[in-house]
Order: sequence, then C-alpha cells, then structure tokens
Amino acid sequence: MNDLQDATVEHDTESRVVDDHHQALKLWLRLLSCTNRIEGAIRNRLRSEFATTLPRFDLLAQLERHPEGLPMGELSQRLMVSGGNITGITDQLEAEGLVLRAPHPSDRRAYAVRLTPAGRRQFRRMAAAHEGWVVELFAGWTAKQKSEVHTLLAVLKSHLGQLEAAGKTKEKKA
Amino acid sequence: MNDLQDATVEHDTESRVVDDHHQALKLWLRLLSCTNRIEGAIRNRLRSEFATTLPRFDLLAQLERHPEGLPMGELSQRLMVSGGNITGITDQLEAEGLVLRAPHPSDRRAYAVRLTPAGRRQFRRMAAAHEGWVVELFAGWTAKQKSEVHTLLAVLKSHLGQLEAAGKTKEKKA
DNA sequence: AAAAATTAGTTTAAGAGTAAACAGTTTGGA
DNA sequence: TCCAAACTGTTTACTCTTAAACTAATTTTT
Repeated sequence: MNDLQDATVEHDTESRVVDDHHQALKLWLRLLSCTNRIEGAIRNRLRSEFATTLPRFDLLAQLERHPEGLPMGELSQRLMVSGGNITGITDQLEAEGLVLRAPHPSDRRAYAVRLTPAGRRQFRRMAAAHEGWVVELFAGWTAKQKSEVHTLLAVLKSHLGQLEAAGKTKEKKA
Repeated sequence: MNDLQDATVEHDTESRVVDDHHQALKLWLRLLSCTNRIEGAIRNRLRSEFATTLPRFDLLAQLERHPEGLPMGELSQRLMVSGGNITGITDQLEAEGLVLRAPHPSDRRAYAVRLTPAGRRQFRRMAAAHEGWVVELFAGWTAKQKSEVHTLLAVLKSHLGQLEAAGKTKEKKA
C-alpha cells in the first residue's frame, strides 16, 4: 500500500550512514502512519458516537482535572493551539451547556473556564468510551511491549526537548 | 507540562484492568505528543528553508517514485486526502512549475501528473535535507532501539489493519 | 499618580482540509 | 447501437486552524 515503506533495503556496503538514514526515515514514516490511523479512528468514533470532536474532548479533559477552572491562555498552552482557536472551541462548548466562563477571581481580563455539571457527566461518559477505544487499538501489543515503547518515547521526548531548546537559543543569537 | 502524563499511578490492587487501561492511555498520549512535535519540526523547516508545505512535499515524493506519472485519484489514495485537496495541491505545484498534468495515455478523463525536470531537482534537494532532519530528530535512539520500535510498529499496524477490516464488515452488515 | 509597556481574550483574513454536487468520459448490458 | 451506471477530476460550501490586529485590563516605570 505505502511503497515508501515496502522498498527493499539496499545493502550499500560502502556507507553505513546511508542505511542509518533510511532506517530513521522508514521508522518515521511508519510512526506517522500508525499515529494518524489511531487518531483518525478516535476522531471517527467521537463524531459518530458522541457528535463531538477531538479538540472539544481535549478541552473538557483539561477542565475535568481543574475543577477551579482555567483561563483561556492556560488552555491554549495545554492544548498547544492558538488563543483564537480556544475562543471558538469554548464558544461551542458553552453553547452546548457543557462549559461556562466564570469571572476570574483576581483578574478582570481573564475567565475561569469551568465544566458545568452536565459537562462533567458528559465528559465522564466520553472518557470511559475513549479509554476503551485506546485499549482496543493498542491491543496488538503486550503489556510489556507497551511499557517498553512508553519508556523509549520518554527518551525520544527528552531528546526533542533538547533540540528545541538548542534551536531557541540559536534563534535568539541570530 | 502535560499533567495527563505526570499523574502518579494509583496501585489499585483490586483491578489490574484499570492499570492496563491507564497504561494504554498514557502510551497513546505520549506517542501522539512525540509524533506531533516531530511533524511540527518538519513542517517548520520545510516552510522556513524551502517555502513549501508537507502535503506538497509528499505529493512530489510520490511522483518521484513514478516517473511515468500518476492520476489524481491515485495520488488521493496514496496521500490519504480528498480528491478536491489533490486538485488544489496540484494546482499550486503546477503554478510553481514543479509538476505538470500530462494527458493520460488511455483515458481522456484522467491525467498522468508528472514531475518536471525542475520539480525533480527541487524535490531531490528537499528530500536530502528532510532525511537529515529526521535523522537528527531520532538521534535520541540508538540504531537498535530504532529497529525495535520499527518492528513493534509493524505489529501495531497489522493489528490496526485487522480492526479496520472487522469494522468494515460490521458496517456492511448493519 | 500618569504614562508606557505588557497581558488576556476576541476578531478577522487567509490557508488547508472535507463532503457533496457537478460535468465530462468510459463501460457494460439491453 | 445506445442508454444507464460508474468513474475522473473540479467546484462549491463549510469547518477548523493560525497569525496578526484589536480592545480592555493590569503592571511597571518614572
């Protein structure tokens, strides 16, 4: 199906570097493909079973962990999307009655966005289903394999963090 | 930063199932986070160094492997995006002179979309840089670790394929 | 205390994606 | 043969996302 991944490996004896490059590239393509398929499956099920979207679900998930409410900017950082986007998602959830913009206790510019009781009930129903889907989607791996990949991803994440930090200092110098 | 991942594990002695659910969920969140960061880094570099986008790059990559040209529908399937989207991306690449819509040899409805010589040169420059970025981004893993994850992802991918196939037969029955 | 700079959230304009309707071409059966 | 069905690619209307301009409130400087 995806011939970028099915290409036969050329054993180019003179250059291990080339093989290493192909290794990283093939790994990346396979990782991307798996992640996209899983994400797509979750989006489809959220839409067909709960008539909602992944960003709306993610926003509710953040609020469920913070009953005191979160300001818009905090949600923007946590979901790693723009502020304008949070405004739109919050508008929708507020219209559905799942969320409300309470006044921030000490800053009149900001809100404390909170779950309504209906929002909390609805989120708990969705979260239970969501967890089941994820378990099902990863059922191809044993517990040990899951644990191994989880550990390896922590290593990768920290490496990516280092690269990002290095990139930022370079930007500042430039 | 992401408190969904930093939550302390509760050792609920009465239910291994719950732990297993949390394991899959945490794995998924970490996988998604890593993949998104890598994809973001690649998009940023394609934009800043080559003034292009990931879908345009992907389309060129498909064409480079098929010098005889590919019809629009084939590109749509390979990139897993809608036909209308392929029309737009192809329009842009054609306007940049990297691609052309040649007539299909046996079907007057279809095109054989091909790289122009300039398109091939430009793609090769970008592909070399792209491979370097991927190598750098995955440099946090040893060759052995990369190989292990690559293998595990093949297992996961085949599991996802099975689920998808099962879902489709269920749909047809319904 | 007043002015300047910063911050929180919203609005707006643009890009990129989808699904569904559409027009032209091909194909297969009456 | 010829007509209906299916298929290829495009257009359209809509959604989601971002960056940048904007408004209002807060903090810092002087």
